[in-house]
Amino acid sequence: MLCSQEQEDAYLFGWNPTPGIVSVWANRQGEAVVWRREGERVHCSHERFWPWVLATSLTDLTAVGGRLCRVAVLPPPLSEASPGLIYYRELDGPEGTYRFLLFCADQSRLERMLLRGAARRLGRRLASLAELEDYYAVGPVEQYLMQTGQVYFRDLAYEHLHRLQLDLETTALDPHRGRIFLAAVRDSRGLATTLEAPREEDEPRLIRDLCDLICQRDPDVIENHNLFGFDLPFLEERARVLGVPLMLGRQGAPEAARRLRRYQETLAIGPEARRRLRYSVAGRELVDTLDAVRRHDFVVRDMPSYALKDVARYFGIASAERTYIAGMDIVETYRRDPERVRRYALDDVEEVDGLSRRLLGAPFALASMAPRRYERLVSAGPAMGVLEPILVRSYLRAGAALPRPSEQEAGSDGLYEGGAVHLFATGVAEHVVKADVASLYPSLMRTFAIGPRCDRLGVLLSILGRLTDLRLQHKEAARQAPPGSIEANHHAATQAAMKILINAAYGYMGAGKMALFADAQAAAEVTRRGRAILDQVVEALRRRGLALIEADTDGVYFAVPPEWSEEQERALVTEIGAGLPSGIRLEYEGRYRAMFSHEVKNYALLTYDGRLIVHGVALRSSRAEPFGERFLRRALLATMLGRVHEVRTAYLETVEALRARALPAADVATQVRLTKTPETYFASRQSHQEPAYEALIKAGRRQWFPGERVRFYRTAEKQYVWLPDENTEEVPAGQEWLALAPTSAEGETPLTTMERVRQSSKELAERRDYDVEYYIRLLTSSYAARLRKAFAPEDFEALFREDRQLSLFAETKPLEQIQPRWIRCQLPRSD
DNA sequence: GCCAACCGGGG
DNA sequence: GTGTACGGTTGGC
Repeated sequence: MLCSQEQEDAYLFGWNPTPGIVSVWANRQGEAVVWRREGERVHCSHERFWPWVLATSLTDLTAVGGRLCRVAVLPPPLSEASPGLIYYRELDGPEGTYRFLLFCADQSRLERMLLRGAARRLGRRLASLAELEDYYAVGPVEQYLMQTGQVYFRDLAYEHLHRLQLDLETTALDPHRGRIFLAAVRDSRGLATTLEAPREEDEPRLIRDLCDLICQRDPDVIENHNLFGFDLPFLEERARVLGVPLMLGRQGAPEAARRLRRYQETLAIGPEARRRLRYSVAGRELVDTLDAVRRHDFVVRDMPSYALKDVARYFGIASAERTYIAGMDIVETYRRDPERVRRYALDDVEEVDGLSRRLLGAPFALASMAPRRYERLVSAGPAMGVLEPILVRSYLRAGAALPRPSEQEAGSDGLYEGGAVHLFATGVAEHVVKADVASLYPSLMRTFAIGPRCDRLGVLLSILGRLTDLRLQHKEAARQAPPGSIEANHHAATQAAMKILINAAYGYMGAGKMALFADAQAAAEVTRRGRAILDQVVEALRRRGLALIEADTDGVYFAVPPEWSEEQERALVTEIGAGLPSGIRLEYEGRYRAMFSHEVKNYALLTYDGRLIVHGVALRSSRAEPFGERFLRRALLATMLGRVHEVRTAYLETVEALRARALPAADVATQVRLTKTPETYFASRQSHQEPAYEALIKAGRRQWFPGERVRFYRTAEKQYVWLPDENTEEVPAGQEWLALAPTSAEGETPLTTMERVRQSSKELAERRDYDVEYYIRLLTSSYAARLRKAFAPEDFEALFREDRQLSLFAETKPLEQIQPRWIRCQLPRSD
């Protein structure tokens, strides 16, 4: 089907030009409240819309005596419509598709009728429409946006949003065991302050002041890191206990909707559906930067941690003067030096703002395309959560029936072949190049016009094409605009949002029975062509005599001759790329000084500026004893540089350090997370002992919590010693540290239990009575073993033999003659 | 050694 | 008000 560009853009961006929407609230009775920003002012308007549900037939409705009235497009305005009637529109489409668009002034009433009819038809009880494939419904806000063609943020820049960051400091992680003593608040209009409750009785006041402050500042968005996982649940529980209402919503919404509301989000259907708490409040978007971080890492896959401080450093937005306090020290620091905790908490909200600027531009741009709330688009899955609502809106706009997922799709979940994975060589390579095909799957879809068969209007391919073109334009515009300008940010964020959608297109087709437009055959065709492209690249490299290392889906690692320059490497990639079908682009992704290939997707890379990058489980230590970690990095580096004697030295020095007990116990300790309650463990202790629990018991502890981390080491007497550290959360019997009342200025403050624990912990960490033989065995069997594939078997034995003297009896070659197993090119002779 | 189950983050 | 993460780690057999 041919589409005009105008129509394509209506598919992609909606068609209603209403500018500046910053929040929408709606209910199942067709009432919507829309807040629009015009500069510093926010206008609130009350709208009506027709709640709707899609159906494959009218039989359930007629069976329960529903009075139906057919309409051409929309029913008459709600105020003039007959209240008892169900209106419907017939959409274009074959039998079995969602051909009937049902409207009712009260969606709950409509759903009750449909459920009654369906229950009668099927002869079983039904709790919700979701159990039936005969109906398709979306939330009220989505209904409103899809019906009106409106989207958030039209003609608005991210910088115009009024964002507020909120961070709570509490005396414990669990609201049943601790309380809020400080809240840091800042916003994008210059606010930066703290609210404090040093004494327990001040907490209700703090919560009330916090609500007042938020309502007075009136932000569009409330942000924090782990907002849904920590701050809001904590705040909710404390407010509940103290009887303080959490009125955080915006003027204009019904009173009940202005209260903070909790709801469960079901993450996956399966034997055990995982649930997660979410919160919502009318008129403000609640945004968790942790969600944005997860999504970012989903693409880049190189973030070592999602913790706020780590992420801030990762993005280079952590200030040099930033105050750091270990989690469990915050309460006591506040007692002694409250100013320091204020700085710390304000640094937190500052970093959250920085993260927001860095990461939330893309969801912001998505919200100006997809018919969903901004807060949902921050964490929505790109396929079902973003792309599908766009497709649904397009079909409804075109008056076309939506396809119903076929039975075929139900059985095809992940059954087709995916990308190709090859391991060509193990060992150590130098002068390594990585080349990959840019956006392989979307390029294949576009080049070979592979879309879902059920997409009768061809919307998916149409918007994929439009997105690809627009993305290039925005990328270019971002380059042209002054760096850091609002304009540059806008184009950069828009291209990032478009990239998310482009990459979702393939995954969406393979999404299985839950996706309306799924087509496993089309998805299989995409991966088949993908494998063919990868094979073609691999063969081209092989023919030229380059040393293949590994290939995965859309990229390949190989080694080039040592004398090659980067220009030659790039020229080779360009040359091979020229042989690929037009529309498929091979890119030069990077070059590495060396690579240690261990297994598929398990390798180490050494960059030309000396950074060591380790990929995959097999090369990482799961136990993470610090001495072993240090050895492994040192040995990997030396191996990749071909400095075999340094590998040997690293090994011998580590063995020697263990023997001489030069390392403190903390260096050999491992950390484990407990899963069993004391009851469970004591029940099975006779038959099976576990070191982590034994360590706690030996230290006199009989109480612990599943989830607690325990650091311990093993002594020569085969005993396990607990090393409490800053991650240990122990609640002292009297909970005396919950009382934050300032202590008298003069005189010594008595040590709290936690201080005693930590003080003795420092002494323990310095002890040297560990099991030397055990840790030497561990060094060899767990850490050195990861280098096995870098050397010939006899060389490996020689390198990691503890005592060189013993080897005098065996015939060994001198260390100087040992080399890693090199992976090298065999260039065809040019004669 | 292999597989299923669990976790991520927050004070 | 609904959405299909995923890759690393741990614990049990």
